[in-house]
Amino acid sequence: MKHTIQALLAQAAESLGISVPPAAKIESTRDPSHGDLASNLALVCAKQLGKPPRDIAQQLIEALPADPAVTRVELAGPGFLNFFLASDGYHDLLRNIVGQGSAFGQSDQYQDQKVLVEFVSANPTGPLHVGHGRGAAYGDCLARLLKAVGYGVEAEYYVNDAGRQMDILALSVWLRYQEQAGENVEFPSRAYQGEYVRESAQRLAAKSQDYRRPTAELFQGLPADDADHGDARLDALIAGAKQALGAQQFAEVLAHVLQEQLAGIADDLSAFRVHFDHWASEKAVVERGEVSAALDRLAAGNHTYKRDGALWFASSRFGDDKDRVLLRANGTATYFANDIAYHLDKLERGFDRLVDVWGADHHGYVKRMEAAVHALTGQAHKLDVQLVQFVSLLRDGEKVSMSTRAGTYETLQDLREEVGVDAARYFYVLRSNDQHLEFDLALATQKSNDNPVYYVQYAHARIVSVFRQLREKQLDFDQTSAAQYLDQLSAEGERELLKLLARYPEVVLSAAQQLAPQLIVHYLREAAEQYHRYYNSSAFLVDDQELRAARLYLNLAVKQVLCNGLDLLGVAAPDAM
RNA sequence: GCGCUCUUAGCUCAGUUGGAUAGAGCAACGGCCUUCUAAGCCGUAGGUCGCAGGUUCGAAUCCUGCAGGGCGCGCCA
Repeated sequence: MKHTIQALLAQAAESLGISVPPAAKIESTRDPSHGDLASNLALVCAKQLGKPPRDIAQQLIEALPADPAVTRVELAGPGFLNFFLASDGYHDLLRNIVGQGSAFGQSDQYQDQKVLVEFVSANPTGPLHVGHGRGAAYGDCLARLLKAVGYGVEAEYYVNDAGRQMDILALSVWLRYQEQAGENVEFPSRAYQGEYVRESAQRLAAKSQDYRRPTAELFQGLPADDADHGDARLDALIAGAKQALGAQQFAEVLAHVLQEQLAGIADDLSAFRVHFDHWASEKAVVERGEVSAALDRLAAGNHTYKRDGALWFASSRFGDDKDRVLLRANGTATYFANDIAYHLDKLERGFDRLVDVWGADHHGYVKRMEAAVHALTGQAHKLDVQLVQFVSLLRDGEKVSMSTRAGTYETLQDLREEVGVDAARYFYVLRSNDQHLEFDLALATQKSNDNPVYYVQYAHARIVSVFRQLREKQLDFDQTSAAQYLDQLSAEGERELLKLLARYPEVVLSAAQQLAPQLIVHYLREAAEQYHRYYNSSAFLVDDQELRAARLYLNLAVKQVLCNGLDLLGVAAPDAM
């Protein structure tokens, strides 16, 4: 319908010698008295033509060719053109929705582009917590949205399996293992405290007793376990453990923990309906020699220099606040250097676009990463970093404290079990990703209209229930023949509902372009609201066969759009509640 | 100190990427179940879009300054 209006306007503009600027838009109107669609063409052309917008609008109306799809055009406000459309277009829309089914709302606009969405990427040093959950829900929705508008999408988890954190975790598990074997252990306060460390140690012991060593020597002459020396103490313990076990056995312990953690994370995510196509390993990137390759590439572009014995990336030339170290004076690569190599790896796999989803605490890192991708590709906007703000849990109106160190934080699994996957996912993307999120646990499980998830799901269940009643009352409804009675739809509420359904594909496109799943949430709430209103104002299972057919057909279309929208969020559309 | 980011109704937040009279939900008050699920609907009330300028036909939206909140600022990861 939009395209028809666009073509008509273009024709009118051409006959008046007006070139249509890109700012000219055709939008769905908010107020029914403004018709169905509105154009701002006259307003955006006013300057170019040096004439008052209302005069231009008047000329456009006069030049507009007649078309059966348009019943009326009005000049309104400062110079808007309001189009009132014939019902036929909406009837075609309904037939389209029912005909296309789950494909309705999708498009192929970006079908020639490949995008990689990297998200979660939490260190595999413990279970995922509620903060990771938000990144998981958001990233997964992005993947679904981008797919829906045609992108070739790959969802990827980057595993930081190469750094010191992994060594600390391996040490933590080994110390618990020693402790359980009866050795005397002073467990460091900076090591991983969680219960899962003990459990992992038990499973390691079940596998093998070969990792037991006398510990007396290990704890001698260590730096103090306090705020100033705790890190050095850990490093000394890691070195001691590597010496006591030998490199081979330490690596075995590490592999055991890593494998367990990753399996746990993968299970957790899949139970959360979050899908990854690929798990990328930092260690593998390093071992393939991609770090030096990436640094060579930067050097070849003259983006690096030596100073104070270190190798620097001139990131400030690309908008970063200052330059960054790639290779330390001792010759080892920084985490940043590894990350650059990983991003080059992604680019070389043929993606036109990279989307990274990070926790908001990494925001200081965004500029340098964008600078690196810019330097590597010569293009400024290949990489799009989306930050996910913090989540605070509210229980009985009070914030639940989250402390990783104390091991008392809320895990994603706990949350999932408490409120369910649907509510958790819905709440996570309810707010824009750059807003802090207050997750009210009581609200998420509440069965009332206070709860936005149930509100939308309930609309779907109601539609299914209508059809259940239809069968129980043994009334006729034939989908194919019903499609010819759509002119029976004349109530005001029906018109509003049709207008809303017509907007769905634009909403999907816009949500994908803005990487903003909350637009889908917002739309679904509106759709559910209109349906509930319709449900309360009109009976569907009426005696008049044609009217019943038409109304049930509209029910089918609403059901389809609710299903499709909920699917983009990874939330179920239940048949009964 | 520098940087990023946020500030919209009493509370939690939307706001179709500059459009017409700024919208929901909660909280408050009043109605609607012998009839397709009341997990619902209808109605009343609530605002100087942090403040001050600027850009233009038009600003919650873009720019500048100020105030307040959050986060970050390592040859850590």
